Amino acid sequence: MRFKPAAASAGMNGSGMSKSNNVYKDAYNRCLRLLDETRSLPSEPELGALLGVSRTTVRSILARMEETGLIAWNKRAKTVLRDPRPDDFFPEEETDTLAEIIERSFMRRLLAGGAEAGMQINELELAREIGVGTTSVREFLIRFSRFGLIEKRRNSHWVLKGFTRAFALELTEIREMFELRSAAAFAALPQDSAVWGDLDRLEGEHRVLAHEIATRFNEFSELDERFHRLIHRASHNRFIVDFYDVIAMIFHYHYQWNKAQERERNEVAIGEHLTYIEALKSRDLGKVDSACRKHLKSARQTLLTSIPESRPSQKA
Amino acid sequence: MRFKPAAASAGMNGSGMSKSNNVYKDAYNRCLRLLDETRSLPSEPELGALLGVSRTTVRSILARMEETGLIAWNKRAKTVLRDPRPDDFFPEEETDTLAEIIERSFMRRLLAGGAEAGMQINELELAREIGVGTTSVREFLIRFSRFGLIEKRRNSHWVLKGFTRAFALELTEIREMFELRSAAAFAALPQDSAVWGDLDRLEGEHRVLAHEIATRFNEFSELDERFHRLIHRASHNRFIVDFYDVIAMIFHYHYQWNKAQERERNEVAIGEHLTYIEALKSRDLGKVDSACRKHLKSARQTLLTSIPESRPSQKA
DNA sequence: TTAATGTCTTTTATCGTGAAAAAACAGTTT
DNA sequence: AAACTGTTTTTTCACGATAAAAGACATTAA
Repeated sequence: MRFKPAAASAGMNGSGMSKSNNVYKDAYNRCLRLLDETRSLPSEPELGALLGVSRTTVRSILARMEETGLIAWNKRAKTVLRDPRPDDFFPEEETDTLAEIIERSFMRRLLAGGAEAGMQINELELAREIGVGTTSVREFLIRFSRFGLIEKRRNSHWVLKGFTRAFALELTEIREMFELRSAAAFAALPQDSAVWGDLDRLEGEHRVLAHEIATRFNEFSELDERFHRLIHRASHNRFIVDFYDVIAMIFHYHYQWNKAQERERNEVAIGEHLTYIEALKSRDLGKVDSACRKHLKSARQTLLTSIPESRPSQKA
Repeated sequence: MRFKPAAASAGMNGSGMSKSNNVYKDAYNRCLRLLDETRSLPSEPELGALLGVSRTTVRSILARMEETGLIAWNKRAKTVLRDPRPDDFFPEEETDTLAEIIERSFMRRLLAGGAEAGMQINELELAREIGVGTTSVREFLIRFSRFGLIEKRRNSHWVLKGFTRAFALELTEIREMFELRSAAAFAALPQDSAVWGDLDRLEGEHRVLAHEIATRFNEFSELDERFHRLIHRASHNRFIVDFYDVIAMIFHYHYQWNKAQERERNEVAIGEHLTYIEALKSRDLGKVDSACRKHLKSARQTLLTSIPESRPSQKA
């Protein structure tokens, strides 16, 4: 009845650590990559905007870069002294958000089998095993609950609803409703809207990928997400746009999970996308509808075949 | 730019209180009401199931009832000694969940005007003013974010998106999509499904309320919610069912906010519901569709007229 | 006098802690 | 034995505290 039957995992923080400095480390790594391109760095506010962090963090980065001899820093003058070496970078795993760590850990368990619908999810146990505080786990579960895979019992534990066939069907039902509507809205957008340029660019990327599909087929999932998000955005409805987070999340793990015929599946999908894009550009609602329907149908099929049929679920 | 420009409110807990015992107090009050009906109480597990709390809480309740001379308690024998007096009850405000307290406080501010779209929401400030810890506020904001009224900036503050006309339109767009589909699913349910009985009972309640509308018009909102939830449940789709939480939440506060022509509006709505119910019972999809559309249209209208038109919102 | 840097303050993110409540276990009564 | 009561252990909920990160303010350079 427990979510986790055995096994162990290790969080690496020993004593009362309050907050990891992953924002700093991640921004530092990204800043290193910037170093390759220029001989001197811009002003602190500019750098902050570029990296998406505050000036406080920028200054920590600059301070360390000075220490390690990467730059000479005197007020406005930030001269690059040498190219960054591999060991200048912080290790990848130290740049992750706690939320990302928890999500990965949680999903690994959920997909690793033995996670039956109806199981209890224990906050404390999860926290201990991932090696984080209970608060972070609680917050993760609350955020995660909108994906419809878990549910809270009033002042008690969480219950796993399971990544079942029913779930996939409910998800795709909404997806199809939303995307059909968004696609129609997209086709009705005025000619001078910026989306047509975006669409052209995406079409180009699709064509390139189609050409090099043999070696780059695994790059499709990222392109897929960008394409569908562009379409959903045309709905101008926050609930539709936000719902794509659910789909993206499921497909993200689904892609990692189900590698069978990945190349073939992606090749087919690219073809469907191109037809879909042509339909949108034609602004013919009938064509859009049928191209969209066709693609969504095969996407649903792909998702469904990757879900092992479990015994009949007993619903409350 | 701040969410709260002035004013002050008082949380009443002084020192480091860990967790209020509102579960106990609320269950205790409900148990008092039970006392009126019987001469002796059932077993502890049974009582727990009845009140929806654990045996631990049941025993605390029984212990206090014994102390205050309400019952004589010896193992299985729990004899009622006297009727509960008004001062036996815990005060209403002590039975609320922290989440409820925070939500009320937050919504009061949001609707009290001066809450412009784009304002920052400060966790610490909110927590201080409501008189609760920051964790509870954070968790509330995360849960609340699914209503689409606030949005988080990555490791920074929350931003208020505002209860605007655009919000209402986006909300009702989804609502109409979902309810139309649910209503069709409802009408297609087999004759022996339990929902038809539920529908008959709701129809009865509608007729009674229609008759006594002059005095009981304010009881409509609760009936409205039960009716629409019954329909949405027919979709058998968790995302559709869960979305009704968003609608219910908005309408809950909307009813409190907009009292203009409440009686008339509710009277009209009851009429529309009755037509809608007839349509469902006829199982004629055309009729269902048009009755549903008509009702949703007027519901949208009601919501829209209650939102003051603000200056054109500047979107990012 | 604008836009940067240097400094100080506030807020967010996360933890450990402790009381409330649930759940598990053990012992009784029917 | 089945279902209850008594007792103990676990888990959830909520808080204050603290480091990281953001933000505000003061100062200085172009």
